[in-house]
Amino acid sequence: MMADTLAAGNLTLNPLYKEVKIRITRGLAAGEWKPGGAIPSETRLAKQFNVSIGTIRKAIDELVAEKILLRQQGRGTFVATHSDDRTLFYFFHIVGKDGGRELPVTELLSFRKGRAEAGEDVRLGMPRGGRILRVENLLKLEGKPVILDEIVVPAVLFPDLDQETFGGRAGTIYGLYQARYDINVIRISERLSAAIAPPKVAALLGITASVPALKIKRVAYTYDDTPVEYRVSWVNTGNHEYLSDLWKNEAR
Amino acid sequence: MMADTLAAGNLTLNPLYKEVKIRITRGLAAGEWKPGGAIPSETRLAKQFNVSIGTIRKAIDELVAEKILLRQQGRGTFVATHSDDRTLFYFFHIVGKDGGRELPVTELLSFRKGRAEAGEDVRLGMPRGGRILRVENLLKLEGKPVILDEIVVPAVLFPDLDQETFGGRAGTIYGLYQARYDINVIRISERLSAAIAPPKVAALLGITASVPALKIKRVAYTYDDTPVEYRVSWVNTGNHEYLSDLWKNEAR
DNA sequence: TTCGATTTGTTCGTATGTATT
DNA sequence: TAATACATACGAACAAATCGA
Repeated sequence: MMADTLAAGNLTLNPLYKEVKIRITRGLAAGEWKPGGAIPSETRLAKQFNVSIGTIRKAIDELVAEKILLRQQGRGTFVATHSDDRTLFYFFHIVGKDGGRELPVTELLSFRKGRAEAGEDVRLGMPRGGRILRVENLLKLEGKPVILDEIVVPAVLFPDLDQETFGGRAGTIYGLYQARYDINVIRISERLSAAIAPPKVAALLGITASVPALKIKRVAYTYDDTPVEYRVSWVNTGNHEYLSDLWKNEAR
Repeated sequence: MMADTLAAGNLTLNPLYKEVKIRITRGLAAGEWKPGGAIPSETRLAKQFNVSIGTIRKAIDELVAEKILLRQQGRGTFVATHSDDRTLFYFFHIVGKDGGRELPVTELLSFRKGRAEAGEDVRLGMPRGGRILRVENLLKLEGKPVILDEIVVPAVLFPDLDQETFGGRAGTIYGLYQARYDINVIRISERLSAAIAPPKVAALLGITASVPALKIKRVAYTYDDTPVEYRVSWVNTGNHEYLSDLWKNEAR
């Protein structure tokens, strides 16, 4: 609350607004403001940080562009939620070939504890053999199975997570992470390839062994680029496809 | 040059900076400023449009975020080029599974004139049977063929384009469109699926008939969302994959 | 319904810093 | 060195949306 705290602590020579952005992000990571809730108003933040309101706005601008915050004129600035329709399709890219966008109905196939295998450890930034949770999830579109997700998360991040909690969640998986474990997925990186799905997977997706499937390896990150989930998805691209459309959904 | 031209013509009740953005975009579309060249300085634009410099900056901010313009402190603001390393990987998403990013060496396989077939017409926004150019292009990474591109463009946009011009180009294909035909690809939309490549394609990619390939259908757009190219790519994902990584390349 | 307080959105202007030429 | 151009930061005023009294 003292004056020029920000300028004084700014030894990295970052611009002020970058420092403000870092401060806000730290507050978000620390759970200072909850998802769906409002952060302090711009005027209040300006006083708190002892900077002009324009500097605050510039910092928030970037966080809004990254879909971490959400502005609403007349109401305030809110922590983005994984139950907003806006941000929902930011992480779900499978659409019908006819063009229809639809959210999947999910079915929990299995949930068990295990150890991080080769590859998983690196992507999750944890030691080989570290404790993980392993989830298999089947996603249906228009009533038919289209995607099989094999999800791996570090057990330490989700202390009491069990099959009932996971299967009985109300919204999306990231919504569960966010609401119940204060883990906020803000970015994903996906690597796609074509491959023959393992027999079990193919059977679940209703395709024969020779039909190629889309294989998606995803790492999900929270603040500060910490990986929190590794996911391999198998997609039956008979009637659906992966849509990569930068900008089209943005304000233009 | 008269005063408040902008405010007076703003009947759509758009914010001023949106109008400025539209004006600048129109100038770009009209070829008023060439790729790689500078647009007028912010102070000059502010005088021209009779708005404050802050309004100009806000308009340019968005165009820079869309990678249409490029700012350089002390130098000016430039029309983005398809030969910039920065924007290059914005349109090329195939990377080595080991992680290496590399630009492909291309080999022109065929170039012929034809008619738009079903599907192509819709995606290119032109009548069925309209005149098109059809190009087959083989892309090699680390010396080995990895991608086969089947490119379709409206002939009317590329009047004198022939096999020699296409094959003898210096940089990328979009660089050719931009430098020689004033057609600036600024956005692409891609739809990915897994499929068995046609025998000819499989042979070119060095895979057997049963190995699945990644099929990418791309529509490339210029200003005002006009489609200028439809492209089907077949990717051998044996050693490479499609990287979809929002934000990672951006300033953070 | 109306009104007023609050909050973000837009626009203006100014001053100063930093990079380039 | 000087001029130019973008980058940062400050402040002010008003518009527009929201919400509760």
